[in-house]
Amino acid sequence: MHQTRRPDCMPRGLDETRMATETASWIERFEGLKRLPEDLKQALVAGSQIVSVPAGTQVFEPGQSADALLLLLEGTVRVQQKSDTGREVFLYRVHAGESCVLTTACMLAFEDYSADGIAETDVRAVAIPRATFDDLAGRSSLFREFIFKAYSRRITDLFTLIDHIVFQRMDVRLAARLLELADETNVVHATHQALGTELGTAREVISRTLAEFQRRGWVEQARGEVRLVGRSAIERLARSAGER
Amino acid sequence: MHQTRRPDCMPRGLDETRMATETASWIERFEGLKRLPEDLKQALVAGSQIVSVPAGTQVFEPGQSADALLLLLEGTVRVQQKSDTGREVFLYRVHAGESCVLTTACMLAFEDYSADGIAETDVRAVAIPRATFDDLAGRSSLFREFIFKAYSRRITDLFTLIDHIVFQRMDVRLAARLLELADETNVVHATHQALGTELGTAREVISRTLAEFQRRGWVEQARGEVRLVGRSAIERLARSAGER
DNA sequence: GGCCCTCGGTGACATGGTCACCAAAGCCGG
DNA sequence: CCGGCTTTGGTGACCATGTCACCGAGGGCC
Repeated sequence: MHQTRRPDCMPRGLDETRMATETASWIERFEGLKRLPEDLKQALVAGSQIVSVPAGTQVFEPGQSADALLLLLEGTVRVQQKSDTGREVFLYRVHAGESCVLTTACMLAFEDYSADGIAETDVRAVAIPRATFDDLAGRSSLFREFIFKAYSRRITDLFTLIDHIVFQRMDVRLAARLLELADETNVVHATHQALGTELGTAREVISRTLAEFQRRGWVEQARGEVRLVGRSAIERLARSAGER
Repeated sequence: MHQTRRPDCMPRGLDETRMATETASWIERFEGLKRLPEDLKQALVAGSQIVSVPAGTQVFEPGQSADALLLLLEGTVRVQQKSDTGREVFLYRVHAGESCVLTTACMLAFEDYSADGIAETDVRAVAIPRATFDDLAGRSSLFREFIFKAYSRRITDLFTLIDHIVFQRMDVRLAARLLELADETNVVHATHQALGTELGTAREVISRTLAEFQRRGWVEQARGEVRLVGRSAIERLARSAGER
């Protein structure tokens, strides 16, 4: 992957105990890996690297065989697919504490990944190379469970994404997305175009819908940002999934 | 799973060589398993069962933790998801020679599968129970590769499904589906309602679109079936993906 | 100030989804 | 065979969404 480099946090020369305590710390941040036996934890830490990626970097892309599994420590990665038609479909977002696990399919299958991932913020992540991944997968049932659990969650997400695309009204989906994207001061920093891309719709639709929200006094708008005023009303709409 | 029973084809009392030759035969039908070493093939065969399922059976369903991986020998299984809204989304179809691999995520993750599978025809399949699956996954890198390759293909399919739903015109999608479903005499046996469900749209839309196809002389219709007359025109439309 | 690019607004139109309702074709019991 | 029921498909009205063309405001930059 881009920007891989020797991890700063694992200099040579430290004694074994120290190293384990120091570098194993990130393992504790992944629920499914905590319970690994000590020797496997050390194998995992020794066989992987911590990488830093600046915002905007293409973390992986189609046509490039994935060669490492990323576990995100900080930041977010947006995963989308370039359509045959040139347009882009937003698929999901990987947050800190999660893994770009769908790449593993391609990693072990030696097949190309058909989606691409972009660092939305500066990202710190653990990169587990193919060899280490395969080694751990062979040695530990717990590790396999960790991987498959991550898969399971992603696939379930994809299913509900499809469900929403097919059956959910745009205003409901937009309301939900606004709530997800709002910062602690209830402001969403995104252009109508960006919101449209995330929801797989056109900018005009976002504009119209937001105008309607504004008319109802739910939001206020400024160039490049949306301020949620009537948050409870928006939540009510977002929760009204399936009532049509 | 429903209908699991002792495989008829593996009676006790045969000598080892005979048994291996006899029962290992199905393994050869799965490209990725052919190259397994002999001992693992035998472990796989010994640890799994051949099951038969009549058409219409619900093979797996949400709320039921999957406990076996199915490799299809004959027949097809339709995988769909019950929407929150009660409606159903067709996700994909598993054919002979493929696996219901997405259930494995839930099998190893001990999580519920959110989609359900229905046997469209009578189905014969190999059921690999969780224990055998985990054993093989731990012992063989090749087996893991087989699993992840299957994953990779399914996930890629899901991605293109999303892509089509979002960006593809209904008439193009319908044309493509008709070609997929047509038998050797160019007849599709399906009601408008069934076609609508597969494509995630309403019966009325299918009716209108087929009426238009008929007006152009591309198809003829009878109750419950569509006969493709101008196959080449339909193919041209189906291939026109992305030209809008 | 003048240029240019991004962001957003708007009207007209095409496509697709929903609803209500109808008619024709098979099915089945009597 | 009749009559009623169910399944299948047809249709018009209407709403939601996507597309296209075009415009104007804001803001950066020379």
